[in-house]
Amino acid sequence: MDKTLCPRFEKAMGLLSQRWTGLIIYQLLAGPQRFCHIESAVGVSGRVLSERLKDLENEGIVKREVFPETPVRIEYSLTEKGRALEPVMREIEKWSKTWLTDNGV
Amino acid sequence: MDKTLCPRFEKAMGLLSQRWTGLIIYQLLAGPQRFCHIESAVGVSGRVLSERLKDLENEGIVKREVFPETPVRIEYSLTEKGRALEPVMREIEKWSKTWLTDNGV
DNA sequence: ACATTAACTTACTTTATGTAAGTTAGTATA
DNA sequence: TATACTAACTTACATAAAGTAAGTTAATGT
Repeated sequence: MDKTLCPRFEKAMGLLSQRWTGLIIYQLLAGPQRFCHIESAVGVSGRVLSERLKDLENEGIVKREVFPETPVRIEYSLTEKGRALEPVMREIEKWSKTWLTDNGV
Repeated sequence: MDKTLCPRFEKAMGLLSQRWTGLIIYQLLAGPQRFCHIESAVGVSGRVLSERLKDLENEGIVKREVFPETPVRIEYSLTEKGRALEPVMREIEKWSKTWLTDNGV
């Protein structure tokens, strides 16, 4: 192995290329949301969503806020670092609109 | 489940969020390259690289060219559709430079 | 005839993800 | 008092994806 890639780029790509992570961040661009809402909107299983949100919190990309109501309400939102990924998402959006078709293909 | 995501965006993210795919495309932005060069530059195993290149060829993102020399030379390069992903990669690069540190963290 | 080289494949192990049931905490209802 | 309800997780177990290393192929060169 003689890697030539920038380690920061590699790290960034490593984050985004975990399954579901990109869609979760994209979904959170719409604003703070609860666990079960993200789960159904994105179509990810609770097991993996739980794991991903923890990772993203550790990376400082997502913030978790607890509201002690009944039943407890917990909201996830993007930090500044997380919102900074919006241009990435917009470019993916642009590419997909230009190069992918809407039907099953 | 009541998904709210654009199916084309989902498809695009599905492609990019396969492990290694993003790094392979990024690596190919530097120009046409052979199998074993990509393998060592990116650090992906031959088994998975083979699989990914096939997928990307099927998606019309990567082109495979055979040069009947000895031993045979095969070069992989990005198609127009593939090169159109450059802005995505540049935004990820920007984000990683702004928000990630160079050391192990 | 044997060695060499790139580009794969195959067989097998380890890790990640999907699925579905179970847990926790704080009320509300019978 | 006992049971129910709800969101947010966890756990246990099954399936799918990725890592590792050895093997295959085809066209020379020694």
